[in-house]
Amino acid sequence: MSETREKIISLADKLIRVNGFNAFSYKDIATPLEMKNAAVHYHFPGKADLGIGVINEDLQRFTQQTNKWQKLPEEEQLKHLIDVFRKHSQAGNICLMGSLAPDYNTLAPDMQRKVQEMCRAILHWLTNCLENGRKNKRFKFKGNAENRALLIITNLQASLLMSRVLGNTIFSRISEQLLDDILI
Amino acid sequence: MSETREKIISLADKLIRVNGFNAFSYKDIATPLEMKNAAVHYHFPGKADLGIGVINEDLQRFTQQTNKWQKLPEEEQLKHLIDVFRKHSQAGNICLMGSLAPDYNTLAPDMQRKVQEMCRAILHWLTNCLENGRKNKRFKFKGNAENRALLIITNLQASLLMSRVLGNTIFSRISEQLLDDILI
DNA sequence: AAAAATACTTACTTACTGGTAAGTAAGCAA
DNA sequence: TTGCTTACTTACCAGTAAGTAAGTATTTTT
Repeated sequence: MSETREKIISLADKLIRVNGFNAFSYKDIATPLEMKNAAVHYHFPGKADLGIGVINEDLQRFTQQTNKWQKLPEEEQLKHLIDVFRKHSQAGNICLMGSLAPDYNTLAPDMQRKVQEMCRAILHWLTNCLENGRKNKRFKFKGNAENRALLIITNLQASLLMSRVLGNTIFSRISEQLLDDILI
Repeated sequence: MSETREKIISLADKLIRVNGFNAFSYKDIATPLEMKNAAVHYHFPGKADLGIGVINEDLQRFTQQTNKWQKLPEEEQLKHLIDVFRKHSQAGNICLMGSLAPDYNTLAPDMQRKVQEMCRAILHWLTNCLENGRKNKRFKFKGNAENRALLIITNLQASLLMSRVLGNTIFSRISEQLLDDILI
């Protein structure tokens, strides 16, 4: 992939997390990268193409990371996931889901599908992690793993939102209580 | 308060929850209410004034509702709170916090303060509800009530976001598991 | 009856949005 | 060396954003 393309995606990713998808413009990409508006359109004809590019990159990174953790005990895997969110919290970012879901109704259909795909991928991984962790006596929780994954992922997503408003002590309080609930 | 003002606030509230604060314009308010752009500016000079108006109304409604529940057993109070979110989920809305927090960085400082105020009010009420509920042997949970309130409120907020993307069976799964965790 | 406040409309400005058409310099391939 | 592609720039488009100044009709107050 071209270097310019990567720079655009990386900046767009940041802008989506900091200001939201509908709150940045092609100018916000072009000016800092010292190119013209139209150059961004050359790489990503429509804004949805750019959005999809960002999600694809994120999804790929997620897959790479979870693959790296594959052989670790499940509680370590979960802690790694929480660390990804913690880093975003410290950078003042929110997660892609937390940023794109509120704007969901304003997104182009193919970008909506990508958001769905990302959402399902994370949920699927966490469900497996919880299921295996319980089997291996590393986690304890009530109910089925999929529902538990929903609870945890919503905690993490919204903790970034709340951190932005009330300061990022919120994040550590939520993530610690969350681990305390589930670890044996 | 003037009738027009109320209509504007009510429509703005809906638009914030459906499309987000930065995704609606004065035209989206004026046209359905059969008035001109400038008439909305007459009642709310800047967009932040409108946003603050919406939050104030919401905050007032929240206080009225929780006052009405005051004498109920705590598990009933919590169920009522969840019902408020459920109704929004069914209407395809997200909550004000879920909508405004992603856009937080783009909001005017006085509107940011209002968002904070709303956030604290809800958190404060839920913390008290949980604390009393545990004292009265109606709830059981680990850790302090404030952290538990954070977990529950983030579950509810983000469940509306996830419902929008994956369909609103998500909401009931989350709210049921949540109650099952905490009820004795 | 005059003055003033209320609730608008008309008509506009400034600034920016995503997007496009046409042109170009540099590199590569036959 | 000709033809084609890549990666842009220049110059522009129509549309929309928030916001405002000035005027008007209606009601309320003095």
